[in-house]
Amino acid sequence: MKLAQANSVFRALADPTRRAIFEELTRQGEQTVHALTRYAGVSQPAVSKHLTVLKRAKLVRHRREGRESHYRAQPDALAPMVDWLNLYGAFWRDRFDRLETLLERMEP
Amino acid sequence: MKLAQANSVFRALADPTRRAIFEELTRQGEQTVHALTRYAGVSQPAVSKHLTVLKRAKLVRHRREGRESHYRAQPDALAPMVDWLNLYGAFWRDRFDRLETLLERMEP
DNA sequence: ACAAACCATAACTGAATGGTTATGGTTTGC
DNA sequence: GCAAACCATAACCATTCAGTTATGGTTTGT
Repeated sequence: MKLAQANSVFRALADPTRRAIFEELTRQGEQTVHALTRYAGVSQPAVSKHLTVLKRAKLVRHRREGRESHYRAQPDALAPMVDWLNLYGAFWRDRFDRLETLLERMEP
Repeated sequence: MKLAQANSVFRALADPTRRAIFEELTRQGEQTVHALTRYAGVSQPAVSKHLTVLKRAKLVRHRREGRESHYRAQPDALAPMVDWLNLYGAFWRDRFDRLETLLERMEP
């Protein structure tokens, strides 16, 4: 049970800007660095560095296409965090109930 | 949907020592600072500061008893992280399968 | 061909952070 | 009563980190 993997994932998602980038990639799908920069509210180099951190944690993959590189989320890499939560945190049944109420709250 | 709550939880669990303390409290139940210090492998003030961070994230509660204070884990506080995972990460069904295989792997 | 667009890296800066030792305040044991 | 145990806070230090500007390398558009 790879603990080192978990560490990089926890660290990568500790930063709110990085979480926002990951969320955006999850919602909107593949994005260029340029598009992410407009979204993130920080400079382009900052976005590039965040993407590097996310890539080390395997949370994103990138695909080069000409002068632009497209990034996409890789939710599978969240597995270590989910495993950790299953072990030390909450049980899936509680979480399922919680998800239901959460979705209810989101409905207009 | 309190985002600030999620932020403190993510931040608190980003540090491996803090995760280890939380894991120990989850497994062994309530512990004194002294006991946690022997376990954590860092100095007693370091443990106290980690516990403060965990307490701000509501991940632990402490109970004063004479000269010693006992800390215990509060797994409910993981809810924002679980919510986030449900939204941006994985679906609970996948996670349930994963939990099954995880538990199988842990059986001797 | 050349200018502009896209991206990554380098170099730097200030702030946050995880650790230490030192200290002081209660509480317990003898 | 007093020394020792338990804990938190203070003061300090080294390192990490998130952000910036500057720069250079490809690639695209005209």
